[in-house]
Amino acid sequence: MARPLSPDYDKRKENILQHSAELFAEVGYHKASIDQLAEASNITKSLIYHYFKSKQDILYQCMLNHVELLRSTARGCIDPNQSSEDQLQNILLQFLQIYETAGARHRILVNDLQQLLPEQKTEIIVIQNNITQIFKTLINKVAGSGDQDKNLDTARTFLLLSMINWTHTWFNADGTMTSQELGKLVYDIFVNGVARGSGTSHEP
Amino acid sequence: MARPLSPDYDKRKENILQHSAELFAEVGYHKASIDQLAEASNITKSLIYHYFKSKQDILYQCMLNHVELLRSTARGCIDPNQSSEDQLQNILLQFLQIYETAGARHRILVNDLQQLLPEQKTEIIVIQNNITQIFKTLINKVAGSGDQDKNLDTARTFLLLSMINWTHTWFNADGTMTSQELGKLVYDIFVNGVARGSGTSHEP
DNA sequence: TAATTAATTGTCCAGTCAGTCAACTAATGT
DNA sequence: ACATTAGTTGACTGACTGGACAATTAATTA
Repeated sequence: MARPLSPDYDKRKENILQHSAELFAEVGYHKASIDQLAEASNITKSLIYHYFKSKQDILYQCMLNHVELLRSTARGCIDPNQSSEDQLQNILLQFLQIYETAGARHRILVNDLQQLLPEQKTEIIVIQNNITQIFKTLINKVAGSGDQDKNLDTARTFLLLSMINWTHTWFNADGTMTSQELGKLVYDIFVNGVARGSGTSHEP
Repeated sequence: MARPLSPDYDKRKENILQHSAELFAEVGYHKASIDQLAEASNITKSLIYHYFKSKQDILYQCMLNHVELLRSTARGCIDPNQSSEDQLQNILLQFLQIYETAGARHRILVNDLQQLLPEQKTEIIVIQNNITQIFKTLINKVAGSGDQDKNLDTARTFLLLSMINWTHTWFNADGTMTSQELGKLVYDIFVNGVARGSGTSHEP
C-alpha cells in the first residue's frame, strides 16, 4: 500500500558490496572511509545508509555472501556418481576459480574477520566449518581415514586448504599458469607428493 | 660528550615493538591507536615518538625484524653436510617454531603489508624473495627440478610455503599436535602425498 | 659546575570519520 | 486525490586520532 522496494534493489546493493569489497581489500577495512566506498559505488554517502545499517554491516554481508557461495559450491560437488578422486579434484578447481573472480572478497575474509561482531564472526566460522567438513570427508575417502587419529584427518585437511587459500598472495592468473593447471598441481602434490608426483602432467 | 643512548635502548624499543605487534595482530593496524600501543607498553604516548618516528614506522620495523629473522634462519639451515631432505625438513621445523612464538608478527606481515610505503614494502618483499629462493633450491634438489618448466618449480615452492604460512589460522600448539609433528606431516605430504604417505609416522 | 643531549610527560590541535537529520522527490496502492 | 513509504541528497556533529610541542628531569662528559 505504499511504494515497494525497487526491482533493482538487490542489484544496487550488490553493486555497493562489490565496490566496497575491492576497496576493503585494497586499502584495508578501517582505512577505507564510507565516503570512499560511496565514491567508488557512484552514490552518496548517505545513500549507503539506506542499504546498510553500518560500515560493519557492509563488511559482514561481503563475507557472508562469499562463504555462502563457497558452501553451496562445495555441496554441489558432492556427487556419488563420481569417484572421490574426481570429486576432490573438481572441488579444488571450482574453489580456485571462485578465488580468481572473487579475490577481493577472499582477501577481506582472511584479513578482517576479526572486525566483525562476535556473533557475526561465529556465523561465518560455522559456514567455514561446514566447508571444511566437506573437504575432510572427501580427503578421508581418497587418502583413507586415520580412524583413531582424528587429528591427522584434521591437520591434512587444513594443509590442503592452505594451498588453495594462500594462492591470492602469489598466484597471477594472467601469468603462464591457469587456475585449472594449478588445481591439478595441488591435487597431484597432495595425493602423490613431489617425489613420486607426475610433475608436469600435461594429458587432458 | 653528552648523554649517550641508554644501554637498555634496544631492549625498550623491542618491548614496544612486541606489544605493538600483538595489538596490531589482535585489532588491526588502523584500529590500534598510539594511545593503546603506549598503554600496552606501559609508557606514554609521547615517548613512543622518541623511539619511532611514526605509527607506520612501528609497523615497518615489526615486519623487518621478523623477515630478517626468517631469512637468517633459512640461511642457517643450508648445510652441505646434510642431505637435501634433512635440510628441507629442518627448515620447515624451524619456521613453524618461529611462527609459534612470533605469531603476532607473522599475522601483521600477512595482513598489513599494504599499509607500508611502497619503498618499505619493496624492501620486505625482497627479503621474502630471498627466503623463497632458498626454499626453491632445496625443493628442486629433493623433487628434481622441472628444468625447462620454471613455473612448476615456482608453483610448488609457493604451495609448500602455503602450508606453513597458513597454519596461524587453525593450528593450536596447545592442542594435541606439536609443531614438530606438524612439520613432519607437512614434509611427508609434500614429498610423498597422502595416498602413499606414512600417515602417522611415529618413529622418533 | 657547566654544557649537552637523552628520556619522559601532559597538553594541544588540525583533520578525519562514522553516523544522523531534515528535507525533498518519486513511486505505488486505495 | 491522497496517504504512505522508498529513494536520494547535502549539511551537520561529536568523538577520536596521529602527531607536534614546550617543558622538565636525568645522565654523561669536559
